[in-house]
Amino acid sequence: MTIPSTSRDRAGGEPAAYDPSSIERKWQLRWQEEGTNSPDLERGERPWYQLMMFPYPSAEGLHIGNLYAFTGNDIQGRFRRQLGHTVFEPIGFDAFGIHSENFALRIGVHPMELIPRNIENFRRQLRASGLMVDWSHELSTTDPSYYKWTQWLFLKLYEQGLAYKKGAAVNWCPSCKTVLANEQVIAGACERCGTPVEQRFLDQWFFRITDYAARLLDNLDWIDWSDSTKTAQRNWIGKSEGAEVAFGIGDSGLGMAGESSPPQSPIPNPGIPVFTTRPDTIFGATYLVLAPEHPLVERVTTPEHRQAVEAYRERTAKQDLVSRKIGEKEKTGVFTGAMAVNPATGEPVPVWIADYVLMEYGTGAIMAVPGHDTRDFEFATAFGLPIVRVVAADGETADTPLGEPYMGDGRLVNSGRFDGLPAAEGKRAITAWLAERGAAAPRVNFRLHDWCISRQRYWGPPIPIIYCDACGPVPVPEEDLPVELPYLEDFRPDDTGISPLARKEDWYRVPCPRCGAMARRETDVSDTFLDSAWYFLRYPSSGRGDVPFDAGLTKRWLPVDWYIGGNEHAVLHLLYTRFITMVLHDAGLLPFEEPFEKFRAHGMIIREGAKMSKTKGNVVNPDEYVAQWGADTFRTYLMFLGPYEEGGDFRDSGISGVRRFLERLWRSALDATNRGEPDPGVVRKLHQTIRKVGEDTARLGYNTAIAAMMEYMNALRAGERTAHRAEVEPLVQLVAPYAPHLAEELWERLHESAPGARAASVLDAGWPEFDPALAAEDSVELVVQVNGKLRSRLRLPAGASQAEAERAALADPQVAKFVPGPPKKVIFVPGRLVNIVA
RNA sequence: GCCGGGAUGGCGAAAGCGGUAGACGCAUGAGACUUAAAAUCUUGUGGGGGCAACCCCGUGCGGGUUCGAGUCCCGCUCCCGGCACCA
Repeated sequence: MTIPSTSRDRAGGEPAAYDPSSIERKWQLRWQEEGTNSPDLERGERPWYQLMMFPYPSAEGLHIGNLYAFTGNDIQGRFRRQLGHTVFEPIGFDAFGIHSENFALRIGVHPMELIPRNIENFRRQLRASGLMVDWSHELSTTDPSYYKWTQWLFLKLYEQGLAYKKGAAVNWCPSCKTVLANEQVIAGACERCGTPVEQRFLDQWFFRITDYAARLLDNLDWIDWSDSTKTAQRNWIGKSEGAEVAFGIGDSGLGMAGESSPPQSPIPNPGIPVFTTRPDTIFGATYLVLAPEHPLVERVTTPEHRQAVEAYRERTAKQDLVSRKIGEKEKTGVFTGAMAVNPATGEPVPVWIADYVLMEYGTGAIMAVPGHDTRDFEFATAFGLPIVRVVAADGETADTPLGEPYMGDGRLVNSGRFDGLPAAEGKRAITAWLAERGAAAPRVNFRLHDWCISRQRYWGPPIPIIYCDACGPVPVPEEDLPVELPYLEDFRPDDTGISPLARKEDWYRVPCPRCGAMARRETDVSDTFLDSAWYFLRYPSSGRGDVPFDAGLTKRWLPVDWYIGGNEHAVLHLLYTRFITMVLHDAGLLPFEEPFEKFRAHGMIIREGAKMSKTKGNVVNPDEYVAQWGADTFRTYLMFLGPYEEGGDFRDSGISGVRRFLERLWRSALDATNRGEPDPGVVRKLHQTIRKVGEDTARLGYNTAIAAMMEYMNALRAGERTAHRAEVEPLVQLVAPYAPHLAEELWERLHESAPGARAASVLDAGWPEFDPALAAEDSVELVVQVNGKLRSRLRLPAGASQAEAERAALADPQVAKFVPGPPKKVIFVPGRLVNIVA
C-alpha cells in the first residue's frame, strides 16, 4: 500500500497512485485531531446552519437513502464553508419510538442495550463517509439529558393551555390484545395475526395544533420551500371555506335542541348544525346525516327507531379506524325517525346516521345534497332518498335528469328566489340571506386534527404529569425533570391496552407535587415526532444542562439556513416542527416563528429500476462500496446518478466512470507543471466551469455540476498535454465539496513548498473567483435555419450584427439551395441563430 | 377518486426566457500500447437511406399555437410517490 503525502518521487519519477483508502483514513483522522469540523459557535463569522434530518439508528446500519441525504447535505455545507461561512453541520439520533421498540421485541434485546450499539455502528459508518459533521454536538433523543427538555416542552405547552386530555379512539387487536398504530393495520386486520381490528377509546394527550392552522398555512406563502412540499402541507391543513347552517328540529317532539348542541356554534339556536362548503346547493339538501357517535343522535332518535340506531352505532364502534375511512365501499346507515327543517325551503328532511360522516370533521353532521355530491348520491340511491337538481350547466334546465351527481359550475335552479344566479354568487347570496335570519354563519374549517401525542408504549419519554385524587392532573415541577424512563425487563405491551410502565408500581407511585398525597404518574410516553420537533434547537446548545437552548447561540445560529431531508417527512415532521417553533415564539422563547427558512427534499434512490428492499435482496450496503471504491468515489457517484431532488437509479456499472474521473484529476494535478503560461482556451473553459459548478451546487444541481467538472477535465487533458498548475488548482477547489479527502490530499501536495509545513485545509482555501472577461467567447457558432429546419452553422465574431449574420447565412450554399427567392422574413437571435423564412 | 412528480438513445441522464435534442457518464465497435491480458490512451456510436457531400425521420399518444415546440395550450395513456368518504 502506498503511503500518502510523502511518497511523491520528487526526483521527477512516477507520482504515487491514487489510493483512496489510505488518503481517506489520513484525512478523517486529521479532521478529528484538528477539530476541522467543529466551528467556534460563539465567534465564527457568517454563521451557516446546514441541517439534515437525523436518522433513526436501525440495527441494519446506515441505509443508502440516509447516505444519499447526508452526502447532498454535506456538499452544501462544505460549499458554503468554502464561500466563507462558518458552517455548523451537526448530527444526532432519533432513537425512541415504536420502530426501535418493535425491533427490540423481535430480536429479544432490550432497547437500552440495542440503541447504543446501533449508534456506535452509525458513527463508524458516518465517519467513513467523510461528512463534515461536528461530532462535539452529537445528540440522541433517548438520552435523559435530551428528553428532559422534551418533557419540559410538554410542560410549556401545558402551561399555555395547548396540551389537553380527551378520550379518543385507538386501533385494538382483540387477539394480540394490544394497541396498534395505523400503519400496523392492513386492510382492517392486525398485521401480525390477521384478526379484524376494533376501535377502543382511551384517554390521550393532545396538542392544540389546530389553533395554529391558519398561521401554519399563511406562513407557507413566504418561506423558501419547494412548491411540492408546500402543496403537501396545504393539502394536509386542508382549509375549506363555507358556512355552518342550522337545520331546526321539527317533528321529533324535542324542539330546538339548544342545550345539547355543540357549545361553540356561532349560531344562537343551531338545532342540528351542519358544515357545508356549498351553501349554494342548500335547496337540494333532501336529508341530513349525523356521524353515528354524534351526541345529538340519542336525543333525536324516536323510540321506534332506537333499536336499529343502537345496533348500527355498535357496529361502527367495533370497526377499526382505518377501514372506516377507506372509501369505495358500500354506503350504510339507518334512519333515526327524526325530521329536521331545511331552513331554505322550510321543508322537513329526514335525519339519518351513517359511518361515511366523520365526527372529527366540521360539526359531525352534514346536509346531504345528492344531486351534487358523489357520496350523498350513492347514499340516496341506496336508500331511495329524493335527488333534486339545483345547479344546471349550460344547456340544462331545472328538469334535466341527473344520471350522476353534477359537481361542475352552472346556474342555480329549483332554488326559489335565487334561481338563475351563477353558483359562486349564489354561495354568497344564500349564506347572507340565511345569516340574516339567524340560520347560518360563514365558517372556515380545517382538515388538520389536533396532534395526539400519547403512546401506550414503553420506548419513549414519559409524559411528565402526575394524577392526584385531590388536585387532578399536576405537571411535574421543572426541577424534577427528567422523569427518567425506568429499565423494564419486560416492556412488551399487554392486554390492558395501557403502557407497560403501568406495571411498575414503584415507579409510577409518587407523592403529589402539590399536596403530597400518594398519586400516580402518567404511564404513557410521548410520540417520537415530539422528540424530533425541536432537536435542531438543541444542537448548538447540546451539553448545556441548565437550559434547553441558549438564547445567545440560538439568536446567532437560528433559524436553520438550509434544511435537507426526505419527502416522507414533508408533512408531519415539518408541520409539527413549525408548530412547536411558533408556540415557543409566542411564549417569548424564540425570536423567530419559522424554524427552516429554506427546505428542500431530496429524491429517492432506487436500484436497477426497482425499489430497494430486503425481500428483493437488492439493498446496497454502503460499507462494501466505500471499502471497494472509496468514500469520495461513492459520494460523487451518488450525486452523479440524477438530479438530487429527484433521486436516481443506482447501478454498479456506473461507479467506474466517476472513479476514472477522480483518477484523472489525481494524475493531472500531480503532473501539473509550473512552466510556461496557462492555455487561454483552457482558462476560458475553466471560468465557464467555475460559474457553472458554483451555480449548480448552490441549487442542488449536483449531477450537472459533476458533469461540468468532467467536461473541464476532458478539456484539460485534450491532446495529451500536461496541464498547467493554474489550470488544475481551481478544479481541486471545485471538487472539494464532492470528493473532500482527495481534494485535501491534492491541495496539500500542491502546496508542499516548505517541507513539513502543513497547508491549510482546502475548506479554508475559498472558492475560485469567476472572471466573466476570461470566460467570454470571442467567436460564436450561429445556427442557420430555413423555415425552422437546421441547414447550416456559421462561426462569427461574438458581437456579429443581424445584417452580418444574414449576409453570411445567405452566402452559404447549404442555405441558399433551400431559399428560392428573397426571404420573406428573417429571425435573428444574437449569439444563437438565424432563421430564414422562405 | 384526489393531490404532487414523471415519460427523451441499448442504459443513467442533459438541454436558464420556446432557438443546434442527446452534454456528462455507462455499455459497446475500431485502433494504439502490450508476447498477451488488465489498466491507460485515441476514435466511432439515436433510427433509416446514400460511395459521398448530404437527405429523411426522431423527446409516451392525438390535436393546436408559433418563423421555430422536449419546453407553451387543449385532450388522452402509462409509471412513481402521497392522501384517502374531510361534506
